[in-house]
Amino acid sequence: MTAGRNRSFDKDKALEKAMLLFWKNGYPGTSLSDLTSIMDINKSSLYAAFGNKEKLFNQAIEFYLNKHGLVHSAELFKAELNLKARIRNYLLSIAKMLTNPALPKGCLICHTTSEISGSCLPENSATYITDINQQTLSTLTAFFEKEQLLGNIIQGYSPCTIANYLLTLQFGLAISARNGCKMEELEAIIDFFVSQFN
Amino acid sequence: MTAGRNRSFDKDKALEKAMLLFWKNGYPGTSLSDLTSIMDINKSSLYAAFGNKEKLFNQAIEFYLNKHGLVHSAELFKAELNLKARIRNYLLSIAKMLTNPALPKGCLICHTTSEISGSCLPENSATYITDINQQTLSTLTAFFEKEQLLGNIIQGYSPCTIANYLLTLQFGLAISARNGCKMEELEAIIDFFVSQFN
DNA sequence: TTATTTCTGTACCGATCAGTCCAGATGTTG
DNA sequence: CAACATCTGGACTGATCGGTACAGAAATAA
Repeated sequence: MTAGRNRSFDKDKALEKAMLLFWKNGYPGTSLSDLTSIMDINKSSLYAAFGNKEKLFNQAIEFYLNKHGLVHSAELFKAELNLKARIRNYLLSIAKMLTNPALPKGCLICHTTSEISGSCLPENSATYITDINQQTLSTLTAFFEKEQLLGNIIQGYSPCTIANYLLTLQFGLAISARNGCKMEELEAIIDFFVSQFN
Repeated sequence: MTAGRNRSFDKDKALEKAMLLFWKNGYPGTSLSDLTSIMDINKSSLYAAFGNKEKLFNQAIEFYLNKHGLVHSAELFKAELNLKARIRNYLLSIAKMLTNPALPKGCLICHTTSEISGSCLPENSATYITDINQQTLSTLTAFFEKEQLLGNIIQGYSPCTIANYLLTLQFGLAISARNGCKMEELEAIIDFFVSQFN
């Protein structure tokens, strides 16, 4: 190990705090002093550990993805359930997160996507978010292609369209949660949605 | 008429410029100097004419509602078309606006809804937006109640749930547009959505 | 024309913005 | 222990934040 004083705070814990604040307030709505006070470190430590605001934000998104974003898709691949049940569980898993009282309402990715077109988001972060959404879309498209081969999908709609539809619904659920929708209401929406599937 | 110098700019034109900037960048992402430069007036005139940033924002939302928000629902009440066609036209009207190349991508109401939970939006504006969304929901719920009485709706789902679903989809379409979705893609999504209706 | 009223441009306010710098504290390694 | 590497707190930067004050320009009413 190299010599030198050790960091006196838990970098991962601090990053999580930052992520939660970005989640709540968005990029332009979160200031460095907001960050340092909630992370309970000072500015120098923040810059030494994370670079700058933009880099911290990107790391926060990555943290979010790993902790709250990627888990849900496992529901899509539980082979013992039929397609409708898997999609339902997938969306319920997302909805539960969106309305979890221990977390900010909604979804960091969706919130940041909403900030994309503006000039207030670093270009770097905007392309990062765009890539993530594209990745999600690819995963869902591949998923529905496979399901279509298995004969599980209503004919007449391309896997790509259905994937787009599902992602759009996810965005919508996130905003509705932000708007105050309760879990039971989201659940009713999801039930209506999945009634289209077999 | 009272004495005194007349305002040398068109208040409505200036308000529209401000609205477009808020639409693009959101409330915390839009600064007063951004506003004065795009509205082409100076700070004193802005404060004299609109009050302050918060009041200007609320007026911008009202302007948006009147110019881009309220038109679409007319499509729901064109008695000569069946339910499916009316919902389809309603959503297509919205989607066309969301992707209009002459306007910012997405929807100002949706973008602001996404900013609600944070601490960066004036409380005043947050409740205003919440009220607008609630109003939309009431309108849609009443609409589906009437349609259900006419026997046009699939049994088993309450008008309130369907209204919630439709509003959620609108939010989703707005974010997808923000994410770069083209009109044709939104149209495909809408077609899949309305296939649930008669 | 004169008096009055309102608008406009500029300078200014304290606060906060993101970010830097550095002296000194606090560890680690040998 | 000594030497060293890294971290920490606070002072500091110039720029910008939302908002105000005020002098003078300009348009109206009489």
